[in-house]
Amino acid sequence: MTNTDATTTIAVTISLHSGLPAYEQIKEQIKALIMSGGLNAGEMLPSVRGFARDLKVSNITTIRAYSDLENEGLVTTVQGRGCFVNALPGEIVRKQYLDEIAANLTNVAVKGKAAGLTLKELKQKLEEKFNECD
Amino acid sequence: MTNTDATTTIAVTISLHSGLPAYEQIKEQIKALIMSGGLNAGEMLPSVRGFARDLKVSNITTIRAYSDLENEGLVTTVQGRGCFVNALPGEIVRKQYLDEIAANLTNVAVKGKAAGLTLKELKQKLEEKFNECD
DNA sequence: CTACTGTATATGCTCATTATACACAGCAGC
DNA sequence: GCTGCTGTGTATAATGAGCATATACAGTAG
Repeated sequence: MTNTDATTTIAVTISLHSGLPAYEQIKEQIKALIMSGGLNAGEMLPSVRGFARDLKVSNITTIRAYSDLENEGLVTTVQGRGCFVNALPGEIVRKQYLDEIAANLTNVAVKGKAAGLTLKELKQKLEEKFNECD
Repeated sequence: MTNTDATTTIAVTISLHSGLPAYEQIKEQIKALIMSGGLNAGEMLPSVRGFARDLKVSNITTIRAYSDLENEGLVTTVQGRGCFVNALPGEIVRKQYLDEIAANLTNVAVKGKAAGLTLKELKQKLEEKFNECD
């Protein structure tokens, strides 16, 4: 028995012209899949070739994404076999999310104040967004 | 009497290695000055040359910043005279801030949910940030 | 051997940034 | 009014980093 006894089918969509580099979009969506449980520890990611073909980008772009994810400690790639999700990837992503949330909220506080918004109004806007997203 | 009967002294600091392009940092800080009242309608911005010398960047970098600000409707530059703040620049910047806040809060909501945070916890974090910044 | 996996090299494109030379505005002095 | 100096913004060509590509190379497993 190998590491993968189930076919990993993941849905990723990248939109060029979105400002963000393609490899960043791929990384973001893989992280989201990890957090949502759509991608679990030990599972194999799509092959760099097949994934690149599906997304209509070059191999290098998917390689870049996987390479970054490996540097962040989320996956491990081994030549000839594939790229596999590490144990407890959710912990790492969660920490990244918390940092990002803190940075966003700082910006919201600073610019909200500059725009003359009250804390109550900001909280209200946050609640709306929170209820909007499924 | 000309457009400028007072010397405009503005404090701007750019940090290279911050990830953001120098011209973006200049734009951001000028907008912040407009919102804080440190830069009022009719006032003249520093000359592209002097500003570039002070910030230790090239003229082109300040030109790029001023050019962007002009495209956003915040300033008007006239050859041989200088770059001047338009009327009601605060309205435009405020709208930009509101859009940015909305985008940030959407991201906070999505990633906060994914990280298992409750609305209450997010509001609490927002309140902390709000009270921290002067 | 064959068919799958990841990897390395050389290339082009875009964008941020630079140095240098150019063009217009305004004021001083003849 | 003209001349010239010094302030202002402007245009051109060149450099460097980062994103993306195609193509050829290398390991794994049946």
